[in-house]
Amino acid sequence: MDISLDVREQLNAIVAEVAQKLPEFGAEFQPDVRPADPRHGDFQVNGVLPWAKRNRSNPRAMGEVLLAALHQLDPSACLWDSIEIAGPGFLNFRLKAVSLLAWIQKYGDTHHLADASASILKDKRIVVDFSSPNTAKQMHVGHIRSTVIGDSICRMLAFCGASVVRDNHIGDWGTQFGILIMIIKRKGIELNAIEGDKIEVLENLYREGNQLTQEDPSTLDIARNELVKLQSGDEENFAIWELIVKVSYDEFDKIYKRLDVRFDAVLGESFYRDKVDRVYRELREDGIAEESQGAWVVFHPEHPRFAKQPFIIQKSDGASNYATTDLATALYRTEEFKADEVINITDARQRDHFEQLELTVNKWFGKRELPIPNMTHVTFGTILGKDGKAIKTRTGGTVKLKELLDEAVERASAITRTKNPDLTDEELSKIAETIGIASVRYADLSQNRSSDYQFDWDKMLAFEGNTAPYLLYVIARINGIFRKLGKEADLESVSIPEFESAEEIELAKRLMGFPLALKQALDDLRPHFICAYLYELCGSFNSFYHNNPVLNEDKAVQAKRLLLCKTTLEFLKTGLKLVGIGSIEKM
RNA sequence: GCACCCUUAGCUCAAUUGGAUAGAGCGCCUGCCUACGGAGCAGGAGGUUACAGGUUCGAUUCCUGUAGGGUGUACCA
Repeated sequence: MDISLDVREQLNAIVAEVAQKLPEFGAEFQPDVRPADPRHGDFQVNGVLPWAKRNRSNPRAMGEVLLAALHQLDPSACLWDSIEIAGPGFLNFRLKAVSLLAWIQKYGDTHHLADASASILKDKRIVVDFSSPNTAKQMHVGHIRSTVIGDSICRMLAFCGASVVRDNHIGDWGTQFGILIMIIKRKGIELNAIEGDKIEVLENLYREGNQLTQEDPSTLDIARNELVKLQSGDEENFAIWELIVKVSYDEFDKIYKRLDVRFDAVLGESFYRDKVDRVYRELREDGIAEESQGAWVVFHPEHPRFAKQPFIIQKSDGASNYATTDLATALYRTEEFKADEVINITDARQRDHFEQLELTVNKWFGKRELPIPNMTHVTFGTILGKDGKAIKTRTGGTVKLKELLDEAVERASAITRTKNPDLTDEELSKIAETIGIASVRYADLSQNRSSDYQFDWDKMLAFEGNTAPYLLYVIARINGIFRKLGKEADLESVSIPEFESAEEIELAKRLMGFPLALKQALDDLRPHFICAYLYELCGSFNSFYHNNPVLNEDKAVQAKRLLLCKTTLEFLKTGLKLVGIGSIEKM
């Protein structure tokens, strides 16, 4: 009996094969096997009901037919002990205990799990565009979602075998530079000479400059002129721009390092500045863009909304904008990165923009006979404060990401110290950094990304419920067991008996659910399915742990339970890694 | 105005995309430390899934309408 990584899929294939030979079913029948409520079984066939509906026959009777055919299979070769028909026509499978053991022995090791998973998206080339902060400003709380969701999606895709290009499309060519250069020159500031927190200084300068342009309109003209000079290659302004960009990048990198996020390509908008002319030219040549109110725009007559709402690709003053650089970017990703798929991760407010972008790219590339990448816009909701409105500091400002992370680590440190006073200072600071950052990441990723969520320190760092500390605690405890056992924890030489206790069986089944959770998360690019799975896995493990002593006189029983501990530990580590969280030995 | 998204337990969130009796955590009750880490485990109360209809074997999920909230809608990104 061979068992697949995804048992659901395997059962689905078996049922489909049996059904194909039955006159009542045939090749078109979809068994639609799903994990079942434990009260009913381990897996259920749902597909009989819609099939019976389609054929205007009695679902229960159809179920009986399929059941009888499945009963003809050689029981010794089957993964299941029993199949029963229930309700209006569900078929419920109950797996053999030996199937569970076989699965865990085959896939319970991280390498085997990873190898088996890596075939899911093999040979797919996917560009993921995420994080995208703006230069001359600090990253704020609004950037955490794109950064963390994007990173997690990259990790999931890569785990499933895709070739992923992590691309940070930084906003480094915008109008903010006109104002910044104006105020820097006006005040005669030497950027190299700034002491201390340079990004903070730049931010303040921008604020000052912005205010000045409102008070004195003549400075606004100067700012505009500085921007034009920059964009037309003025050396002095370009040098100032380069310095500002460097300061910004250094600051971003500090945050990315703490969050354990990396990029393969950091191509800001400035990178595309010499590539927008081709966009203008080709879209005009191809008759996709037209002139309207002095600007060049793209309408989509076939679309209910975008027939009237333009996609502006060149402003009336001749300058490029977001749409232009995004079109140039799409082209670059197709031609240079050879992307099969492009995933953009931004908040839901940019829905229209990305819809228009995709429509335009499809027409443009279609005409030029370029391969059209599959474009996906992954959206997310807003982070809210306690008042249910978008999160702000007490004084009404934006919450800086750096300060948010610092506070998380501080809070984690304070709590860890009270819970475990025996830790050395060195251990404590390392653990607090992990727990603090993990808590922030996990709080975000454990939510369904499309909804807004309320930010709450206490909930985030709580040690109960679906939180990072709860999961990390389980890891610490399992590590504790292996520390205690030392050399004895060698599983190789012992023959493992079947799982017996209710908790052992439940835990084993839970472990078997890993590929299903991964698939669910992958299909919809929603990491929270992984988090939910890990949380449930911890629940099953804790029940097991509480009722089934691992350290045992009976060495075979001990080995069996150690196998469950080891597999749980590896899956937890692997799952947490997919959401970008590292694990710890103790806490 | 038009379009899109949202409304689930007192609070914060889930629900395998139309499946069986809607699940967790907090808070509120009740048990379990002579225990491999109690940052834990076992249990109880708490729901007309905003409201009104419709579609069907079956609806939190799909359709229509109503109320409330959010977002977008020509030169920001």
